[in-house]
Amino acid sequence: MSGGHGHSAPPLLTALANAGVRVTEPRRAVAALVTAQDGHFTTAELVTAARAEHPGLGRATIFRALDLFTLLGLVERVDLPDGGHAWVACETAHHHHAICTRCGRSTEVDDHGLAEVLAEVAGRSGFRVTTHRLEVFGTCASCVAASA
Amino acid sequence: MSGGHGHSAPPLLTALANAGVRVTEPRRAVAALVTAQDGHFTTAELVTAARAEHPGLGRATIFRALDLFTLLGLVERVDLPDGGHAWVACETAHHHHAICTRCGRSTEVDDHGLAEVLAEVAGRSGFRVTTHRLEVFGTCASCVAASA
DNA sequence: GGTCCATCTGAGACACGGTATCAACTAGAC
DNA sequence: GTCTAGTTGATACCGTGTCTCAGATGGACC
Ligand SMILES: [Zn+2]
Ligand SMILES: [Zn+2]
Ligand SMILES: [Zn+2]
Ligand SMILES: [Zn+2]
Repeated sequence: MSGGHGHSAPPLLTALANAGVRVTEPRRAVAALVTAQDGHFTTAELVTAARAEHPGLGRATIFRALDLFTLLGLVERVDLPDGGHAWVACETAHHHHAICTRCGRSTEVDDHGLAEVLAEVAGRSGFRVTTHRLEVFGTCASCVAASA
Repeated sequence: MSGGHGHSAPPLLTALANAGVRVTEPRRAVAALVTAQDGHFTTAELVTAARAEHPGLGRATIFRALDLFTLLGLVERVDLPDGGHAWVACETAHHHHAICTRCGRSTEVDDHGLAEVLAEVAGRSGFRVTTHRLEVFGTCASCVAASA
């Protein structure tokens, strides 16, 4: 996965171009940082990585890029159990994440079955659902295996 | 609900006593503030309310009390869609909240059906689930009715 | 290639949520 | 009443995220 001389633009950049926003050098840098992350990452981690690999890249710019990527559905904010925030690169379709608290990697979870839960909320109480968020935390298969 | 001269200790206080922690004046004050809230509330709101009704009550103490109540399962943190935090008073059993984004009131949602979703995550990928969080946002029945 | 302007950037100041420290206080056990 | 561990409030502090604004730059148009 590392190495290789692939020139194919990372999907993140292609998406940027398609969205009709400027593809600038700083945004390219943030995109590179994001795709380099394995699993979820905090802004602090990204800022640290930036300081090493892209000195001169401003902190505010990182936050702005992350906001932009979020708007475009290329990245998603995760609310950690401790109240902090992290991010995951992901596809644009609606889904959720199962996050390994050990290695930080995340698997996408689809809604199969959740619709029922939501329908019940709606039906029983007359509540009209507009959004929902589901976050699953645990240990991924390989971390389970590694600790066995 | 307001007024009245009921002397029955609020459930929050009884729970404190049962948990074997000191029932202090400041904690009583925070408990009163919390039970006075209708729906979810932010720490900022609680601090403001405190300034009015319990001058001298320290900010840190409010945070500490909230932490304690959380530990005892009397209150729960909610992660708002905008990344902010709020709190809801609630029962100690595992459950989730359907939060009205209009009036702030919340209904408890139980897991009926969610177990399946989690089981599928586990089964398909070998992920071992330890915690999860589900938050549902929308408009409650009475707000729907009010806006019709 | 060169010109131009809306958009974007970086620096730094700022607002805010939450935590750490520490001397003074107090609940509650004896 | 005495005593002590647990608690409190003031205050300083830290981390996260936002705002402002002068200067830079992407990319459209020539
Ligand atoms: Zn893992
Ligand atoms: Zn969903
Ligand atoms: Zn409502
Ligand atoms: Zn649940």
